[in-house]
Amino acid sequence: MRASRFHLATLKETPVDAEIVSHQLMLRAGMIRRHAAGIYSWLPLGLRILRKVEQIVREEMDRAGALELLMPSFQPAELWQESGRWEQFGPELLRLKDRHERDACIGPTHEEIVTDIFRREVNSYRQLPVNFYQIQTKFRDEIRPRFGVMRSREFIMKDAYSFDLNQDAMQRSYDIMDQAYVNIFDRFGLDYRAVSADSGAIGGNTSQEFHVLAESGEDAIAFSDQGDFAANIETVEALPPAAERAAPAADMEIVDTPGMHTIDDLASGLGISARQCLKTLIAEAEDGGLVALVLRGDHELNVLKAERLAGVASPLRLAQREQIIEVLGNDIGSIGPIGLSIPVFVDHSAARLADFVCGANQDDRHLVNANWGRDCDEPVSVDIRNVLAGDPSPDGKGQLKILRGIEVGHIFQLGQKYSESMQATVLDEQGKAIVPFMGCYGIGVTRVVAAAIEQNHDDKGIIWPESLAPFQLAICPINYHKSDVVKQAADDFYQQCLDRGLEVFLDDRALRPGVMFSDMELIGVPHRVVFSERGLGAQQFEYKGRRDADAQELPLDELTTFLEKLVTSSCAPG
RNA sequence: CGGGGUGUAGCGCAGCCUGGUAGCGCAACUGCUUUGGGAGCAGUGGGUCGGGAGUUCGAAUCUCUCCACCCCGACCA
Repeated sequence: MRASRFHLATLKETPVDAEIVSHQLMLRAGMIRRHAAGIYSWLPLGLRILRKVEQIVREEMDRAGALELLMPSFQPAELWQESGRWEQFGPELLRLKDRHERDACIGPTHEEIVTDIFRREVNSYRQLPVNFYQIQTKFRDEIRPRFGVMRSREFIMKDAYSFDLNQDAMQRSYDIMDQAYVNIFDRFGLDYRAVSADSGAIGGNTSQEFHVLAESGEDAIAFSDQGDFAANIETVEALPPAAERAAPAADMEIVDTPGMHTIDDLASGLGISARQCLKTLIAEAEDGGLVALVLRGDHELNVLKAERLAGVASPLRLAQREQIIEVLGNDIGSIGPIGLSIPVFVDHSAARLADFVCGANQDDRHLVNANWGRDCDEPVSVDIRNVLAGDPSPDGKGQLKILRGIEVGHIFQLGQKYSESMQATVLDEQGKAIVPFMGCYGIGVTRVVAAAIEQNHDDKGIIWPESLAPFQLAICPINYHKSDVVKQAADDFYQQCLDRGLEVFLDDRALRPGVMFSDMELIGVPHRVVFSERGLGAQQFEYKGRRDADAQELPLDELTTFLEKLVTSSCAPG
């Protein structure tokens, strides 16, 4: 590609409403442009990368035996009514009516459509297993789209759906997809982790997420420093502390704590550690009343765990301040478990504390040297906190480490949820109708692009992994329009690259070198060759890798060897 | 949806308080010079000041209203 014929739309200034690096760089590099909240066009440069991601996904899905098809975005309401999701799905499902006033939606996912296809097309156990997939546009009317294409309303997803005769066979299909995902993410050249996960609203049991590791990731993932354990932090069990609770050592006292409403206030005000304080959160109960959730001061509530407790409203809602004052008689900031008249659940770690500090259930007062058993009943000890780095791994092997990740893939076992509600069946060997077991496997294709940037960039711009780069090589001739030798050398080499099938970008714009260099660095081209009169005069060309600190001068007669090495390395799988 | 904020040229902003000729930088276009890290000079084009209503002789500026977008919270690839 010649720069003069490519729409290179780089920006010098960083758009002000782009919050995260990937969004800023995608706009600056001219990959995407926004039309409305969470709605983007992919410009030619961005599309090249998107296609790279799609192609890797497609090749590995095909290799795993999945069959590509294409399903509609516009979906009739009938199918969603059959599965029950027309009612269940919230406003995230974009509903609309056509000119005949028929209800429909723009598909946020395709379980209904694929199940409809399956029940029409597949009748016999002989046709199983089967796995249909597509790479297609989804629409989810997110409450708050943000971070560019990381959380957009319209996005491209690869979604695959497997159908099997029984649970074991479903497990086999799932394992095949698991391996396919490993292959895909390996080929992307990104640092990622597969972690076990909550199966969320779609339902089913076993579920795994694939996270691209990045500081800016919205999810925390915990993994063992010794074993294989890795999971989304929201699912990780916090083991009770090994040590028994110490015996009470001092008498309980009430102290005045004016203005100390947070654990930090309290710890610094009393000169103690947050670990010695109790944090008491008040949530709504299932019956409309309140429940108390008690944690150690330095711990964080895990919402998923809390809403699974008997009596706690699910989804979890923290109580309104007015209701707390009405029921408990005092304000948030001085609540404690001792003397509370509502059900109290205490996290294991908090339940092991002795001589702790907690709210006195009187405004601006706290209790010190309080003790379970002596000053109130023995606690109901449960696991309701997020694990922390250094906690023991639930599999007993080593300690947990915590990293941040961007969820780009998710594989589920759905079981018979959709096949049953939509009455999809196949006949088995006995001629009996069997409800098949389904699996569902997603990759956020557009999100992969953003995640790759989030993980691979520097202050100059994007650093694409070889497998995702829009161009492998940039040729920057200096004085292309003035110097015949430079033009000759650049054109010849460009043609050689094309002949060898390399994706090459020739910057034939009449620009000063600094502008060319910064553009090529911004858009993240992995390799750069410079031709100049000075260099050519010395029988040299210049090479610089995107990650290299300095360029190197190489003899001109090695140019062909250099090209061959580049072709080999960039065409190698992975 | 709740809370906070912003809408002025393609992008980034000033002007608004205190009503009176719509401005700056970058980008774009033309010409000349320059050519190894985002050049210089000269010139040019580009605006329903988010929309509507109101107050006023007069509104980017004051009032009301609607809309859009951004940021913080509950959802997800």
